[in-house]
Amino acid sequence: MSFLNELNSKQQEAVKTVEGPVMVVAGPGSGKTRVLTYRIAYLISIGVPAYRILALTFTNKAASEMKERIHKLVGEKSRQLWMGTFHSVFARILRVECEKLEYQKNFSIYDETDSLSMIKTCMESLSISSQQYHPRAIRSRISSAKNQLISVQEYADRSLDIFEQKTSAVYSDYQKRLKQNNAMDFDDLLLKPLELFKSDKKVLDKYHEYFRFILVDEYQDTNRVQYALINSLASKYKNICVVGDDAQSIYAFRGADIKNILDFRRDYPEVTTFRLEQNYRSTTTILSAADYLIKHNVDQISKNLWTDNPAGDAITVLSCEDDRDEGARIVSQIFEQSNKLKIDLKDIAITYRTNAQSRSLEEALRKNSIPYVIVGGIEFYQRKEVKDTLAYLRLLVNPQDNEGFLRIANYPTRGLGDAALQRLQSFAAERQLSLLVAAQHTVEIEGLSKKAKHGLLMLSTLLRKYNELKNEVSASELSRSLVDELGILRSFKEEGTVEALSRWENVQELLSAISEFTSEHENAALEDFLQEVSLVSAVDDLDGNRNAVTLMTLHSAKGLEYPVVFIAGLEEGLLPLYSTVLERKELEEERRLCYVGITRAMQKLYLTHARTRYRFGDVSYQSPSRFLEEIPKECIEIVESKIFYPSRAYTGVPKQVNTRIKRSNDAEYHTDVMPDYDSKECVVNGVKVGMMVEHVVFGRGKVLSLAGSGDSLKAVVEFTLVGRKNLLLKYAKLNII
DNA sequence: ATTAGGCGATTTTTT
DNA sequence: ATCGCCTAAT
Repeated sequence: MSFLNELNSKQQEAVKTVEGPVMVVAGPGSGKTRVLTYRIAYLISIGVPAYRILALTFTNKAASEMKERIHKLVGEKSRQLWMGTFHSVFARILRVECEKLEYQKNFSIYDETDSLSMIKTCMESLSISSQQYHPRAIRSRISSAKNQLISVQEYADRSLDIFEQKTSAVYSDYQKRLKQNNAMDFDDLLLKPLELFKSDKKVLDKYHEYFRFILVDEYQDTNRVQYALINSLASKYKNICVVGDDAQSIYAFRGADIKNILDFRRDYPEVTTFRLEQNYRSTTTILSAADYLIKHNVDQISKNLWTDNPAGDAITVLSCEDDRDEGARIVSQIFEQSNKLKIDLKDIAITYRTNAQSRSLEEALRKNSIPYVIVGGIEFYQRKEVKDTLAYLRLLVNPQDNEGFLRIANYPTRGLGDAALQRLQSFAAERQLSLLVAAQHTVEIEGLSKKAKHGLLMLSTLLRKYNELKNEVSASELSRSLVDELGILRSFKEEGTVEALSRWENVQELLSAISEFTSEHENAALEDFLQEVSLVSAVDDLDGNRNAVTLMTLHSAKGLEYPVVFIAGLEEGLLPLYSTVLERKELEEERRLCYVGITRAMQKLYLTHARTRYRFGDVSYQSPSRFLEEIPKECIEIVESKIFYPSRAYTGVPKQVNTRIKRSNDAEYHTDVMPDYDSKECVVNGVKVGMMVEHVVFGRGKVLSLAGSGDSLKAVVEFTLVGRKNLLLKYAKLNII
């Protein structure tokens, strides 16, 4: 077991303590993944069969990387490991056991969109106005109830106000319909196995023997259901190892519960706890900034993080005028990093709080021809054309999938509108039929128009045909011929627009993904593919080999590291994000999110904030985040920006003058001027009536009117402090704010 | 009754 | 970018 020498003594202990419950509290960059990896390799090398080990990770990517590393350490034996995300592992188990739950093994998995659309269906059938009650709000209540193990009955009993009563009714109908559709949502993938383990001791016992050793990564982000699940699996042999960092818990909004860490100690009093506090990732400067920041949280397990790494560069704070300036200056820093410091683009990540922020950053990168990859955002499998195509396949695999049926019934259009589908649904409901089967009885349905009847007939013939074809040809042939017959690709081609072209590409890509899947997995059925795709996350297909800058949300960045990291938009309201009221707990989660971002950086960290930014279609004034104040001044260097550029419509790169101010006692100034700077031009053209501007001498004011043109363009400005002034724009330096 | 097309609102984070 | 809601055309 020579590989153990690659670990420090604490890590070694954590690896070698294989019996009994173990908790590893590990700071960022302390080799948490390493410990998990080596622990599994160690177990295998002392003779534990790989199939007796269950390792749960947060993303599929983390799982496959870990698997690869274990394979390098112990070879082929690692193949049979049970490793993956909670959802994918238990979906796999459910495929085997679901008949005990009165589900069929071709069940569909509903993602959030599918689930929301079913909530709407439920609300409609219960005559609950979706104007009055937001389907999303109801969905989120139901999901959080499920994650807290509150049953339909319990929820009904304890619902107090009218909203909860409505939710309760929807909850009940929703669960009923899921079952009818032979479908499960994400929550069910965990809840159902738990139900099964509770009700069927035999099954539980089988899995007790299966999973003699259980390991859980990112334990701080598990919710109650996940807790209960691993608890029930580990209850017999108690060989359970959880690894996590309370300071990196960022999923409370999804039901993750830090209490799980505390309860772990209560449920396993004999637990051995290891603390990994040495950081191997970041410079001293970055680590201490992170540490100071997180110490502002009340809720935390105190840790003493330290590192042998050098101090490194100061953290650079870019104070920007607006979001475009922010993008432009991030780009210029990327140039500096990649040209002067020879950093690869793939070693640079730009992170942000909300997906919406990526737009202005992408623009800046594109304008400067910097290649980038974006994690998440509008995900491939969320695209309408992809979901529609998948819905057909889903329906072929699971004929009871009414949600899938409704999705494709009129795609492409067959003259089946709301009314016709309503008729079909009530016909089906009366006879307890699935929509697909009901559609075979077209002629018996009353009140359908000729057009609708025709359309329904076409649809059911088509589905019947492919249902038979399914058993004869491979999954990839089937989908190709289906797409072909539907004319999906053809119609996009004909449309000829840029959007249609991208849709065309997406459907093509989906088809290749299916082909690839079938060639990689022998005898792969369509349902295997569908299960796989419904559980992939954005981070999973992050390809680290392409030489491109990575853009992603702070949430997606968890578990990753990059030599150079930017965190954009450190502004009040954005990071921390204000949702409604910012309670202490919510604020602390935002702070942890910022902490996660900071600790992704190995060598160089940039924090940016803008004074104004486009938000919800309007310009909003932003003040710097409190988190910037919470980082010690010694760690940071602030680079102010003085930019002059005319208007949002201006498409060039903003011209700028940077003034570097070292934030210390002996301030050190140096300016660097960007080339071909032409302030007059910019200022004159940009000013418009109604704008707020700033004058070097007169301060802030509002533009009341403009007169003249070219060099003699004059403006009347009402200044807050000195009143009305008439200015010749050629000479007056006005900053637009 | 159905569809296409336009307009406005909406986006916190995600397995 | 997508969805819901509206209107006009068929």
